[in-house]
Amino acid sequence: MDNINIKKLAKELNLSTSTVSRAFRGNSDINKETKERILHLANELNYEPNHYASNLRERKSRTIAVIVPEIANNFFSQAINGIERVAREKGYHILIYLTYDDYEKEVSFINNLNNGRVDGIIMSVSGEANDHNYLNKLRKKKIPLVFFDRVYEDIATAKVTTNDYESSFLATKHLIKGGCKRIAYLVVNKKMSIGKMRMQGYADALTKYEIPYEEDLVVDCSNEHDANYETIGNIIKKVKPDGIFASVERLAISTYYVCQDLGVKIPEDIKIISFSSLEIAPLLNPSLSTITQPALDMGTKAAKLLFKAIESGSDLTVNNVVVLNAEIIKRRSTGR
Amino acid sequence: MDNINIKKLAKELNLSTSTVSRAFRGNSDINKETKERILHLANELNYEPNHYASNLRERKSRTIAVIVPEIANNFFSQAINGIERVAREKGYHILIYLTYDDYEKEVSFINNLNNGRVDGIIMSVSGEANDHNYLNKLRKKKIPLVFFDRVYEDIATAKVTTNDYESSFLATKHLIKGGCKRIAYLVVNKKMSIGKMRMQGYADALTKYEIPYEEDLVVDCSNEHDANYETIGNIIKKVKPDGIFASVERLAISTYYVCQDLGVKIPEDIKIISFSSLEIAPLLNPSLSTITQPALDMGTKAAKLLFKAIESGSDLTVNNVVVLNAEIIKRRSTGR
DNA sequence: TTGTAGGCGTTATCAT
DNA sequence: ATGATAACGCCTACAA
Repeated sequence: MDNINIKKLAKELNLSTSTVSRAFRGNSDINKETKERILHLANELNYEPNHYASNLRERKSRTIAVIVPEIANNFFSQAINGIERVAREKGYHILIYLTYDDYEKEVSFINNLNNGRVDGIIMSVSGEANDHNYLNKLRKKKIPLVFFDRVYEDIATAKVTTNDYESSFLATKHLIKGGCKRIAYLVVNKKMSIGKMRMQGYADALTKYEIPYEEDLVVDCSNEHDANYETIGNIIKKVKPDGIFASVERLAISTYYVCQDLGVKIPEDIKIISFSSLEIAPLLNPSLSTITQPALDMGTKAAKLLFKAIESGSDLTVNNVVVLNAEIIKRRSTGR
Repeated sequence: MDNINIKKLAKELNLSTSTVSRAFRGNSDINKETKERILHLANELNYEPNHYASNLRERKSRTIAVIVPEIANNFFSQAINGIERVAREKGYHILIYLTYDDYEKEVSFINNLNNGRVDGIIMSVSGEANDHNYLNKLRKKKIPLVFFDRVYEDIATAKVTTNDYESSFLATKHLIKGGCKRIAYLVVNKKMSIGKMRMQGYADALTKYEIPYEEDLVVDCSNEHDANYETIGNIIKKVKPDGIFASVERLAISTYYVCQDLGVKIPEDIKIISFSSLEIAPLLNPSLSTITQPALDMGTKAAKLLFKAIESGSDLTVNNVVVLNAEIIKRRSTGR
């Protein structure tokens, strides 16, 4: 009696496996008493249907995959939280994959997922990619895909984003209105569509308010604090901006450390605003002005879109771009 | 050619399914050329072995479950990061489950996982539990279990924790040495073993330095900021502690907000130290003194223990308690 | 080195 | 209402 299964259960009860199986499915015809007898013994013997056998038989996994660049990150962990709530409600399981912004990893995850392992995928893309053909394979296998926040423009599928262009424009405008004349734009990956959108908002705001765009003020950073610390330190020392727009939370953090160590005063010497999902932005020294995306909602929304597709078996290829609003919250770091 | 499988691949190549199967397994005897032919066509047809079929056949899932109270939390997201690294290296998939500290959810997840869905489980317990018998079922099914950070003492299995008692003692001592005479201890759940351990360290430090233990200074909080804000506000206004020891990060955060709004000065009026995995503790106003657990290492260590058990098929029941050291980092919030 | 065949645990179809 | 049976896709003795 090591591994209990439907057969042993059936034998124990002098029933057929079909009848036992029926006891665990919602709809089927089955006598109430038999059903209770079965469930009772099952509980006693600690029997649970084997998911892999069911999945194989039903060609359905009741599992989704969530692919994100990283998890130790306020934005993504909040988004996953949102996804989880919806998935749990639907009785789905969640597989997590982290790309660390590595294109190869992303490709390999996707390829690995295209054979029935999951019923759908929610992804925030790594962004280093050029060839996105591996994603088209999913379509052939009818596995729905939803992008959130970081998307590939050239792939037609559901997308949940925020109004990156507009909020960047407004954030830049806010700095300008605060008196900034030389605003640095910090970005992790210029080539990423999200980086581009945000940068365009920045650039257009400069134009609109007749501030010259300076190549030197657009700073390509990385994901590592130490390198960023140095890069940003150099910019502040040499290029001397009076405002900083961080397109990503971690760059604002590095900037804070740099300013702290250099004795540069925020907001007196330099003003800072950043895309950020940091819940304690008000507690920083000084409190940080943020463009805050509705991370949890984005996760929820992405999950809902995915399940709509899963449940209807329909395609996600068109008219499925949801754009939520990010909120600009002005605090001390921009002089408020 | 809708769904490609091993049979179709075999037919296409004029081979048997076994030969094709062999091409995908590492060890088996197979002609190099045949193997290449197979892999080539597989790639072309975008074939990936069906995991559920393999799992069913092999009775192995190459998947682990990670059960944590929440994910939008610095400690847990860093720990998961550590787990992920090890798991990925081993080629394992990761299922995520969030309990939100709900015992029922925990029981239901575990029961659901006890039939082959995963090869092992890493969990930080919800803590509301009394009856832990559902966990013993896992042992019967030979599914290894590793606890980390929050554990059930009465379950004999591998555990990865930090020196909670000692660090709490030292943190309390630090407050005392800083001149605090009335130190409040903020806890989310007194009954949790981790809460108990930390509280014992606090209590023993008081005793050692001959400071009376006051019932009123031990404050039971919740997981909701609004409620905590009120609770802590009342304590500060009415009981007037001169030091606060937060056993959990979120309670320190709430305390900061309270102090900010009440105009209570940290560290002049009240000193604060907290268990916390906040990477930007140095940037808070004032910078927060922390007891920092090696979250990532804990995740890594827990995963390594789990895989040791999975790979060896051995039991985890004894002598598997790993205690890592938390670090006490003194900052402005405790006066310096 | 390759092929044959049976079974992993379920469930759906068809009978009874 | 219940039972017999085949099939989901794969892997592994065993045979050739």
